[in-house]
Amino acid sequence: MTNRFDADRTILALGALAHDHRLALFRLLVQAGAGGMAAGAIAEALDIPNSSLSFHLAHLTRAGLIRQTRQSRSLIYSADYTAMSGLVGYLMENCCGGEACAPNAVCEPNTSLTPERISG
Amino acid sequence: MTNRFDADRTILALGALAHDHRLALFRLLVQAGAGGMAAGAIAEALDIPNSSLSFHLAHLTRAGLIRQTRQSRSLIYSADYTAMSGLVGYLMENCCGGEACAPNAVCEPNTSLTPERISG
DNA sequence: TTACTATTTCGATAATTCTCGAAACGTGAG
DNA sequence: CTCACGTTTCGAGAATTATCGAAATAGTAA
Repeated sequence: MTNRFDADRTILALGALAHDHRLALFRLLVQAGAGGMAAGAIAEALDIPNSSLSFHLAHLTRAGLIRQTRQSRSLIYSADYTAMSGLVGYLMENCCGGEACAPNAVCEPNTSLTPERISG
Repeated sequence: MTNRFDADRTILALGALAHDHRLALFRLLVQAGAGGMAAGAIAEALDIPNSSLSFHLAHLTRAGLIRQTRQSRSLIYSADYTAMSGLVGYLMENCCGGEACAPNAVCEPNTSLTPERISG
């Protein structure tokens, strides 16, 4: 998934966030920081059946808002801050007819543990 | 419609924008500026049947993203920039676990013709 | 291999959303 | 009042999305 946001990608991302379970899920992962959370832990935290949660995780992943990594038997999901920033950036950009009306939205996790991003 | 964004209002707004006709419609109204556009002109510009357009206009209005005023026989729709700003603000606010990570999103129309807002 | 665990996929149902022609409504002109 | 115009509402069908138990899959440990 690239970092570029066009209209289609924006619609996908907006649609992914426009659902109470998924908005809560995304916010939970944002709070969880770069370490992410295992699917099971998310299901427990949000009190959603595993199969339903899996559906929503796939939806957010398809939209490029979260990422999946494996850690032993667990699948760890974490928020993609760059995507969040890109979405907000697209909305802002188009909000004011193509002219930026506020500084670029920069959204970094406030956790210091960001192995991939620090090294990259 | 107030200017406060909570989770429900955010989901409503995200859902309203997460559709190609409605995103195009909202962007068109943003470009149109404070003067807005008549429903018929919008239908023609976007090539959408009147009845379909009316459905989407109602959807965006319900979400508080656009406003309606009457001008003779025509109904004029215009973008609510404050709502757009509020939506982005809510997303940003929660983006970094409750701590603002970028200046508040302020989004004002770049048209100078804003009678209601200037006087208010 | 066998057992165990974490998660996803399947499948069927329920609910919601989208579309658009036809009819109704509100407004203004003659 | 009567007519024309711009827009909305109605209604019905098509398409999409949400839900969740049960079964299947992938990974790990013994």
